[in-house]
Amino acid sequence: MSSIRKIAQIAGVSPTTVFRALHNDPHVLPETRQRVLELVKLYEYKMPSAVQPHQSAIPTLGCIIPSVGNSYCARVLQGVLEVAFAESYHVITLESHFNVLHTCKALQTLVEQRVQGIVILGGHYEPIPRASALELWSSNIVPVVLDATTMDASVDRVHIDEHAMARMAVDYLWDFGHRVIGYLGPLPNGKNAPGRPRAIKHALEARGVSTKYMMNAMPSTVEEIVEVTRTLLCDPHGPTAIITQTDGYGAIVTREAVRLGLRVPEDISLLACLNSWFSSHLLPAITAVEQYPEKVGSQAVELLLRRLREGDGLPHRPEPETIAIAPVLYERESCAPPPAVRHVPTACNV
Amino acid sequence: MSSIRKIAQIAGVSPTTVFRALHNDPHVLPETRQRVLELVKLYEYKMPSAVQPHQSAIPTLGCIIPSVGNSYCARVLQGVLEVAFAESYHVITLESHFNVLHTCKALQTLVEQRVQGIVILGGHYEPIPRASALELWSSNIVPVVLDATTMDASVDRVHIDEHAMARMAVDYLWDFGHRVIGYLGPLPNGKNAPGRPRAIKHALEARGVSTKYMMNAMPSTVEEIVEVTRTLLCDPHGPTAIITQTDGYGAIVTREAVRLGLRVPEDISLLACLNSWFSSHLLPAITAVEQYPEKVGSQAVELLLRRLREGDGLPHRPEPETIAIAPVLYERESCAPPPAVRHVPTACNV
DNA sequence: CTGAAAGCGCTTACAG
DNA sequence: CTGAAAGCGCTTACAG
Repeated sequence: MSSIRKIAQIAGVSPTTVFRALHNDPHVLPETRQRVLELVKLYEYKMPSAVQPHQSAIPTLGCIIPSVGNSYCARVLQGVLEVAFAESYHVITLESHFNVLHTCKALQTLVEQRVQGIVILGGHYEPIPRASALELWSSNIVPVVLDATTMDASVDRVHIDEHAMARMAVDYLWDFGHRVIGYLGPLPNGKNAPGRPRAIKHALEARGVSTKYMMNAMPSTVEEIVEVTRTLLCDPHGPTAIITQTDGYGAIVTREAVRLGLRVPEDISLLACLNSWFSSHLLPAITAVEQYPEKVGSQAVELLLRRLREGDGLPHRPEPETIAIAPVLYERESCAPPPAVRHVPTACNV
Repeated sequence: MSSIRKIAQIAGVSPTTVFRALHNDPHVLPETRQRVLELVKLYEYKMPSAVQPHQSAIPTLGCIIPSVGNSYCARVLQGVLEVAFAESYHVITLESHFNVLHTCKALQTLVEQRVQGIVILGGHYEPIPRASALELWSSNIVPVVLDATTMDASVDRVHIDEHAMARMAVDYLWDFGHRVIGYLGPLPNGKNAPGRPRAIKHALEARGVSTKYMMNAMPSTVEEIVEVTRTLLCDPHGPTAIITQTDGYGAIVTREAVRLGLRVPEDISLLACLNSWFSSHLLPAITAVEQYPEKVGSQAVELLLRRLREGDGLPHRPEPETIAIAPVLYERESCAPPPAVRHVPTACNV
């Protein structure tokens, strides 16, 4: 980092002279000024800004999300932008790509940018290192976290209520009479279980339903989802209802079930844990639990701005708050009582 | 003007302690911190910005899009963020909500924020007032526009190739033997026709196909789309193939066709002008023209950064460039030759 | 013209 | 937990 002193040493003059050259003081020999200004340019010395940008610039928030390409994230971001816009805050969006290193990098550049607060949805299992978290506090930047795993420190959180959702989903199917219930979604590889499968597991266990049909399928590979779907549908003792991690999975499972000659919901019931706009346009329309990701985003910013106002620009450390967004089940066409006799498609033998 | 020293004197502590209190240093007695922070508030002491030199702040771009909730926009934004991130630029995202006034407001706050450049996808028919455009130039802010209507001045543009897409869609259906082709999407209310219907109109006319089945249905009302779909399908001389503005429309039309007892594609062919990830998971999977909105976003930022580098601080006004992103047709299951005898569903009488 | 010196504001390593 | 002291960067009044 260049300074007046450094430039002065190299130029062989005093800091005072450099100062004067930089401020168009007439009492400087043109040659001296010339030499100094060249070095200033060469060493990229920047004059400090006259205005204190912290007060005058438009207040800005940071938002870290895995990817705008992910519709859940996009909806969270929508909520963030909506409230930020209403409150005249700008939002800088950075993508973590589910990678803790990206999140750290993003945090660092947002600290450099001196944003007022940061909304963080990391989406990775590893918490960010404590050093990054502490840097936020020492920079007076207010964080709000949108998942359970991105930060392990006690911090303000807004998240969807996975347990309420899981209970809602399992109980809905249970009430139809389903006693063997499958689940399709990414399961934890390591020690840190993500919230959703864990919540589903608890909800199944609470009803005494076996968890043996909780299946792992990563969202990136459609083939894998199709493969696992066939495993579930072709098992003679397999589930009569399947809960999917997202309605995207739900669409794929529907397609495969129909391909195998099964009717949805007469032969197999489907329930999705995410409600995108197209869920109601599928055939059959998929019954889904809406999570209101926009609310996660908007309430996060509201909480964040409340913290900023409480602090009034000054550091303080209130008791962290956790807000859980209540899910709602949208009944549509993909759930029914289980069939009297479970039908295993003949296509399974192929 | 307040300073740490002044606060320290009044509080009867050392400047060091004030410093620590302001930086959340845990090695401060809570009472001391409390007293210091009260005085800081009382005397309106403001912490200096960490980034002293104005120039060393992280370079920032603005991005104006109608809404992140719109999947097309989200994908454009994804491309924008990707390239910006790779080139170490921050992006401030603002939503226009298809409203020219919002776009203007957004432009103004981005000018105040002194962003280096702005990517604009307004999505409204009214161009922004000339004054707003001129302000950009006089502030040395480089704009890149992502549609045909947001700015009428000669300006750098990146957009999808509507005409190539329209020809691709119409010719694909034509080659199957379709001679009566419908279109479903928002049509222009006023004088400024949006690009897509106009392009479709030209492509239909180029093949000598009547444009009488180009139908208007706003995307917000599913009922309206369903209504118009029924009009098309129940007309005895109606189309044997329908092109939809988006694959979302496509899903709704499919659902309604099947409800009426028609088979897709045996009785009616469907082709969508947008390819979302779920198009391939529908039943039948919808044949769609992919527009690569991510490319629109990424190439816009690349062009923008090239302009910034060309300019290198000096004001200049190069010849505006226009980049058209070539579409690609994804053949799936929703298109087939027209039926020998066009079948009007009995359900139409209801 | 120029610089040594003193000063302000902020920050940090060290001593108590 | 706290502060005296030393340091950095910038700025200015003063001496030459």
